[in-house]
Amino acid sequence: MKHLVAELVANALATLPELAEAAGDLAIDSTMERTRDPSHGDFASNIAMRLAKPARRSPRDIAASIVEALADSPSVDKVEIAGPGFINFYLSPAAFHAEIESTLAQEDAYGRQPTKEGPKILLEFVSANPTGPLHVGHGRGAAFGDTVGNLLEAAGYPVHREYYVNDAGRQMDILGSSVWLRWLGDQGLEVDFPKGGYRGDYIRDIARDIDMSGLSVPDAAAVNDGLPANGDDNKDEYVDALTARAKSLHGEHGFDRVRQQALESIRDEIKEDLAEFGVRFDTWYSEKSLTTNNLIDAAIDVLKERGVLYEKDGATWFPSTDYGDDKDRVVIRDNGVKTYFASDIAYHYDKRERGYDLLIDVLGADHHGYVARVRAGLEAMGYAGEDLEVEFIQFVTLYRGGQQMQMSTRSGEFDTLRQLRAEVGNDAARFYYVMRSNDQHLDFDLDIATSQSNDNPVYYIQYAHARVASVFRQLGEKSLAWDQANGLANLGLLVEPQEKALMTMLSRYPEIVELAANNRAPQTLVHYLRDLANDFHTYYNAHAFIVDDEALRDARLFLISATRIVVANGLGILGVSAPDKM
RNA sequence: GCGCCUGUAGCUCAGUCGGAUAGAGCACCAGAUUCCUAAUCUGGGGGUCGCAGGUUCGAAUCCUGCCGGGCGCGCCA
Repeated sequence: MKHLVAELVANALATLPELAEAAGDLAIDSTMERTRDPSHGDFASNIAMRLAKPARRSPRDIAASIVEALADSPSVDKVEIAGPGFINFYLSPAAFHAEIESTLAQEDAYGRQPTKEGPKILLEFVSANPTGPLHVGHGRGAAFGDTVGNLLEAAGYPVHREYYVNDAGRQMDILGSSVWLRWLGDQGLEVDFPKGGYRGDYIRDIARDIDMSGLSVPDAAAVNDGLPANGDDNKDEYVDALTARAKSLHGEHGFDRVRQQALESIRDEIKEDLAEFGVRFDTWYSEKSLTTNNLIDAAIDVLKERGVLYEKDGATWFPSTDYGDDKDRVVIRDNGVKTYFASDIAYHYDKRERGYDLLIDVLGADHHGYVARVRAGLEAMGYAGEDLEVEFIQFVTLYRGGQQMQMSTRSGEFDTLRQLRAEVGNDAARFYYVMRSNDQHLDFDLDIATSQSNDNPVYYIQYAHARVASVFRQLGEKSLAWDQANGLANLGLLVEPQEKALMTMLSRYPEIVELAANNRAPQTLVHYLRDLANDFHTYYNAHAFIVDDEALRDARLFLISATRIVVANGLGILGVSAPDKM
């Protein structure tokens, strides 16, 4: 609808050479906005003010020229110049009728744009280390990433969703050792559990279920003799020594079996968790595969060929300060081991090499320090740093009874995504996670999320959907039928203020989807749906839909059908269900 | 010290590329149901948009400085 009005202005401008020149490549769409105050019409353009300086004419004078050049349109009733030079457009009822007609015609597809050629987007999110279950913080990244993916797809962008599995490096050794030690414990061996190990109960569960056939149980002395102290100041040393011990007792291959089973067990739990949460991925990209496919070496070779790497203190460095980073970064350590940074730039290089134009990473806010160096890596390898866009997710704090809940693993209070979903349900969890801007800290109030009352915005929106369904059930019980064509023909009967407000709100939906997608801002859609539900509930309370007058009844049912579709489509993007009954 | 995020009603937060009189929910107060689900609706009070400058037709929004809160600054992953 916005494009429709913008096009009128664009066409008018085309007939005014000097103004068109002043406008240059200004997007007319960007001058057009919904009015906040109905007395200003439906849309307002500030183009006259924007052109005042380049055209060296007064805004109101420019506005007058444009209005004069506007072609007549059945969609526009009236155009006015107001204030400092706003051009206000009053749309005709026919324009709104056409919009809801198209809502019913397109149903699920309403608000979705046809798939564009590009840019091809690779959306990476969650990517939690497979060393433990997803916690409530990861849940926010999952809900946000999935919703942004849905929004981008609805806006027509080809999106590929990827989870980067950190299945390589020392943390996998520590995971393996932790499981191994719990297994030894189950076999009756006493070993001092490392302070730097993974202590959660899930490690014990994995140890209990693990297939260790063919591996012999060592005796306690063979495990414990000659280990360093298990103190706070050398916990790394102690864990590493245990890993080495496991490898020497069971062989590389034997330890790898433990490590691999632990990894797969946790990774499968994560996959299951996300699937149940309605979060889907197209690929699970293994960090280890970077090594097996020689992609890290390949990336380092590219940097070497470009002559950007240098040697210092026995290590190989990448001069990321040349690209705006705080300090240079090590790529290969003095012991020959490649750093995580090397994997990271290889991974992002590979994303671009796979043909994705725009890389969106959804990261926890504590990772913001990595962006500069990864961008630097991309630039050094010949891609633009702006190809990488990062959306940071701020922390989540749970509240119950007005009290902040402790969320450390050790405290034993609940902190996993699974527990949260069990308590508040998927719908409320997904809704609350994206209700606030991602760069705002989130206070997640469990009391409100679980309350079945007017406090709860999830139910408020779902209730609008259920009410429409209920109206149609009532219609059936009264042995009445809805004549859709008759409704369409009689939309002109919808003249109540609540009906006009609802139609105006409905017509905004496609613009909201596009705006939320472009800004990676799910909360924009959340707030819109809340406002839409409000307009619907107001209408519901003010007027009966199932009235004796058939023409009016069919028209009203047409309008609330459109409402149901928009609510369902919007909730669908949020990953929240749209129930017919509550 | 440097970097990223943040500061808007009592509380939790929206606020589009700068736009017209700064919005919503909760909380508080007063009302609405012979009628399609009251998980609803209507009305009301409540603001130095952290502070100070600057940019301009116009600033919560952009720039600079200061103050407060969160996070990060490893040859860990």
